[in-house]
Amino acid sequence: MTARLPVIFIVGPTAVGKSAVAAALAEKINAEIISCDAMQVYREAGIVSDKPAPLLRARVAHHLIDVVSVKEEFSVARYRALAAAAVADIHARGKVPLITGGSGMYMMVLLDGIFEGAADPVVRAALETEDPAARYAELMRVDPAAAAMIKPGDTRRIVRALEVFRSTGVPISVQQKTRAGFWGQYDVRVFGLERPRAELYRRVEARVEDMFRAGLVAEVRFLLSLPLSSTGARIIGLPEIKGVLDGSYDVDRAKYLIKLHTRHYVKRQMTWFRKDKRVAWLMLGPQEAPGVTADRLVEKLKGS
RNA sequence: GCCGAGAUAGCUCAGCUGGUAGAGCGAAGGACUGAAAAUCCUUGCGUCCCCGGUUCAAUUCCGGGUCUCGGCA
Repeated sequence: MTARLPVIFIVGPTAVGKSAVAAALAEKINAEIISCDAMQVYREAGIVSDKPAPLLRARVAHHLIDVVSVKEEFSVARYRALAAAAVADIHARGKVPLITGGSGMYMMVLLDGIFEGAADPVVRAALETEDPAARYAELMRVDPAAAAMIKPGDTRRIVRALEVFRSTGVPISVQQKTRAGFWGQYDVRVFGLERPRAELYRRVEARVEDMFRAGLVAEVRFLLSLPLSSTGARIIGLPEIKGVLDGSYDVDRAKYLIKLHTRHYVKRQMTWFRKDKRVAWLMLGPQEAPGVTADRLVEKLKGS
C-alpha cells in the first residue's frame, strides 16, 4: 500500500498572521507555499492585496502570486488548474505543498473539486439584461433543485445557474454533483488559525493604517489608470480610494470604508471556514511568534 | 442671561390630530461549485432625558427641571 502524498492547508481570516506562520512552517518541514488568495494572483496589486513580505518570499518559494495581470479575468477554475499543477510540481521535487490563504471558495474547490461547466460570457451578458423576476421564474422551471438553494435576490447565482443550463442543456444542480478534489487523493491536513474577534479587528485596522503609510493611495491611483478586468477591480481598497481620487470624500472616509469592508470580509471568511469540519483550529496567543505556532503545527502533524 | 430648536435601538434619525415604537447604518449569525476581497439571507423590549399633572390610557398634551445645539447679548 503506497502512502498518499501530503498536502497541508493553512487557512484563516485576513490579518490573523497566516503568511509568517506558513513561511516558518515551510522551513521546518521542507515545504513550498501555494497561495490560496483570489487577489494576490494579480501582479500589479502589491500593497492593496497584502502579499507576503519580500523577506518571506526570499526565504521560501511562493507559488500562485503575481501570475496574472489585473487586466485579465481570473476565476476559481483557473486557480484550481494552476494550483493542481503547482502541487504536482512540488511533489515531483520531493517537497511538501503548503497551501495558505483566506479565500474560502478557492480552498473548497481544491479540496472537493469543481464541475466542468465553463463560463459563457455571451450567455451571461444576455442574462444580465433580462428581467429579474422572469429570470428566477425560468430557474424554477428548468432547475427547481437549484432554485430551492438560491435566494430570489441572489442575482449572481441565478445568472450563473441559467448560464450553465442554457449553454449546456443540463441543470447546474445536476452537474454540481460530479466533482473530485484533493480530499481523498492526497494525505490532506487542514489547519485554521484564529484569534479573538476583537483582536482580529484591531489587527485589521492597524494593517490598513500600515497600507496607507506604505503608499496605498499612489498604488491604487496607478491601478485605476489601467483597463481593469471585472475580477481585478474587486480588490478591497480600489473602489474606496477611487472615491477620494474623484473628490467624493476624504482619505479618512476611505480608511473607514476599507476597515469596515475588511471586517465584513473577515466575518464571511470565518463563516466559511467554521462550517468545514475538516479544519483543525489553533487559537493564537496575542504575542505568539510565528515560529512557535509553526512548532505547534509540527506537533499536530506528527500526531496524525 | 434672553430667544428658538432638540433630547427615541451602539450611531443618524422617523414616529398624522394620545392606545407603551420603526427605518438606515453598525453589530451578530448564516448561505456559498468557473466574478468569491464577490453575491445573497436572517436577527431590533429599547428607563421613547427626569419629576409632576390632565386622561380609562402619554413617547405623543400641559407645567417644571436637567442637558445639547443654534441665534442674540
